Amino acid sequence: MARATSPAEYAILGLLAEHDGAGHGYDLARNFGDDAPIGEVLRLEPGMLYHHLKKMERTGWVESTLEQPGPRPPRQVYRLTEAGLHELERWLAAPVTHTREIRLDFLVKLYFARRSDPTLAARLVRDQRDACRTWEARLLERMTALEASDEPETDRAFTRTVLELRLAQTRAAIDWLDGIG
Amino acid sequence: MARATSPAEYAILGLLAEHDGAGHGYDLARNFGDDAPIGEVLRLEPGMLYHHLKKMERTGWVESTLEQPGPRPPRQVYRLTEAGLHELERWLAAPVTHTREIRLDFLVKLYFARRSDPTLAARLVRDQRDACRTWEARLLERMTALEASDEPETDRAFTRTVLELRLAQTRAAIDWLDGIG
DNA sequence: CACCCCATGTAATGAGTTACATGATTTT
DNA sequence: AAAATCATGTAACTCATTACATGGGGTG
Repeated sequence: MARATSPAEYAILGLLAEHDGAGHGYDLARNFGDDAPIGEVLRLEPGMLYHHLKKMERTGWVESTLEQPGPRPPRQVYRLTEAGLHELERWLAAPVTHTREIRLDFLVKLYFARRSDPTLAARLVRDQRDACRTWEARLLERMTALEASDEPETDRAFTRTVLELRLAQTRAAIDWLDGIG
Repeated sequence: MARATSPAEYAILGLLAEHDGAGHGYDLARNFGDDAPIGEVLRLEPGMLYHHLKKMERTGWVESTLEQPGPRPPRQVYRLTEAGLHELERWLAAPVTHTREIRLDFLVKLYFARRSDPTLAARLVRDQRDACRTWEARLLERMTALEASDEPETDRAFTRTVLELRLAQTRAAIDWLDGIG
């Protein structure tokens, strides 16, 4: 089972799902602009958008047909396949696995989860908060282990500072998640 | 004046500066391993390390000579140039310009600043905290503007959530910076 | 004699950015 | 008549990741 590396592809799948599973590049592109809500979190230039569409067609998550609607330029209309919908749903339900992914991946998940199903969104937020709590506990363990280690104090001071930053960021995420749940 | 895009190159420059401006690849590589303090923040595979060294030689920040110390394999020894030292000092004194750079770039700066000059480190922390305060103020402005905008409430709710996350992360950074100053 | 340490890389792959190419139609 | 909108891409470039290639010397 293939997985996309970039949240951009899932955002495209999510947008297609909202439009009865179909859409074309130019239309999708508007959602990644300056004043669109997704654009606030994830920018996507046209070049990359078309690249992702072609890539996902090779993967089998979308299919395309050429349409010629009257006098306008022809469009390549993309449709979500069953595999694509399945992959989207799997991704939507799974919390992110790294703190740094909260700022981008998690926000995109949250955007689509809220629009498609408030229950799903609530579960996602809860699961993500639990994951963050686990990270917090691990950081605390590492902090204790660090104080007992025999590293030179200069090195230890730096590692302590690093762990403190990560703890602060993780706790900020937990508080934020508690607030939006 | 060229600038490196990646903190890895500055970390290499910083390591060279600590060793009287000279060192070879294999030796530098140990600092990016699992148990080294920099390795906690920044991983660098040998391939990338040698790549950066060659790139910085083209840029003029380091120079290299081949050394054959007895029976061992020959080493390519790199030396910091004046331009390289200058660039390192410029980078070390400048706070980062994006929140996401705190987790990596800023920590690397802090590591070398603390080791080379506590006064410099203190100034760096203070400047970075001031920058974060500015970001915080801008986020608050955007939050106010958002509530006065005519966007549909669904979109507005999402953007609000995004801004709240960024505020929380920025404030966590400010508190952390206040704690280590 | 096997294995790890020293020491330096290349090759393949793929991801992302920016800018440009193309050309029709609708609005100002 | 000019400019914006519709619509789809390619090309050139940089950046990073992973795995592999090479080979001598010391250690268990």
